[in-house]
Amino acid sequence: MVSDGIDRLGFLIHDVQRLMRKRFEARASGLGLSSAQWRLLVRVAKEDGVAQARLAELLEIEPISVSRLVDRMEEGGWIERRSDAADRRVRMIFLTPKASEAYALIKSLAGEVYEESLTGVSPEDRRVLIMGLEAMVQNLADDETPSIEKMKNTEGAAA
Amino acid sequence: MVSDGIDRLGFLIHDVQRLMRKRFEARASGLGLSSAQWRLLVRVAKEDGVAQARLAELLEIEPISVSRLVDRMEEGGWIERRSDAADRRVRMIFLTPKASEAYALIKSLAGEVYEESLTGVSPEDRRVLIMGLEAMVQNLADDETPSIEKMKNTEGAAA
DNA sequence: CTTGAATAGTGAGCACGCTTATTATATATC
DNA sequence: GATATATAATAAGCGTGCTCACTATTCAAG
Repeated sequence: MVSDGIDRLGFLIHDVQRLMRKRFEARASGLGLSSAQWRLLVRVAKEDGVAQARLAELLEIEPISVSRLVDRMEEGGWIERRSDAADRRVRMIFLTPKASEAYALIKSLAGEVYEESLTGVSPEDRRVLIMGLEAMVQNLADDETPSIEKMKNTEGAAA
Repeated sequence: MVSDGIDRLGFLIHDVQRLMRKRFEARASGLGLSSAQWRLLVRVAKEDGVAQARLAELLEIEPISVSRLVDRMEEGGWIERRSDAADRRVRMIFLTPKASEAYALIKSLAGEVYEESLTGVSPEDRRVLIMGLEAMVQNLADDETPSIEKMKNTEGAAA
């Protein structure tokens, strides 16, 4: 029996995620950014001019969700849509100066929340924790529906 | 520098939570239950006849969210609202036979997903992982807004 | 050039969380 | 008993995710 707390793993992960998001949002509420929005902002900061479809891949959410998110962020003056001359279907996303300024603050706020959440956890245990979480992402990312399509798809998926 | 992956902690937790939920939902889709719904169902299974306000405490979501969730679950025939004779404000929540039958299945599905997510992680590392997550919940649950109200509230909060 | 498949983005409508406000009932105080 | 406060549940409306369906554009084949 290894069921120390494994049977509560889902609840634990769920709680941690919810509490971290809540705390970050409380901290960043002055900025007027939600966690979904700063998550997108961080990606754009690292790849300015990125297309929405690529953002959907990076954030691992559906393109339509990116559309909505970008709508609100454009309204909020955080990002800007520009058409791609080379492919008129594409809308490239750029940060506004306002967002660029906020980026550094966001990173430091996130760092604060991470540190606070790990208070009292030793460096060694932190390492194990992080590696465990990374293993979980790997395990869960393996597509469990063994469709015939999988063989065709050899690019981009595991980025 | 201990910033091995700590700066990605939020993304990691977010990803794990999303992927676990996704996988469970794929597995349990035959039942017609969402993860929010089975989470509530599990609580009711452990405390049949529970009031909605108590469910909100247990699930750590707002009472209004419980209302909506219970609406849909009642429509789906999973739970039943009954009035409390002793306090006519209260709506007590009971599982239907259909839900009681589903409960065992849900637990085993959850166990499967947990095991799959932890494939390749040693028992010792699992223990550290779980304890680390529990520490994070503790750290994050400490109300960071030091309002004057806190002193008045000495009951129930840490249940 | 035309037809057809693939890709980028969006609209409609739903689930589930939230804040804020309202109704009904219970309880405490005068 | 009357009044004020607290509690249980809900209503209204929003943010963020989803599926399904659609348009516009590109690209591949003929």
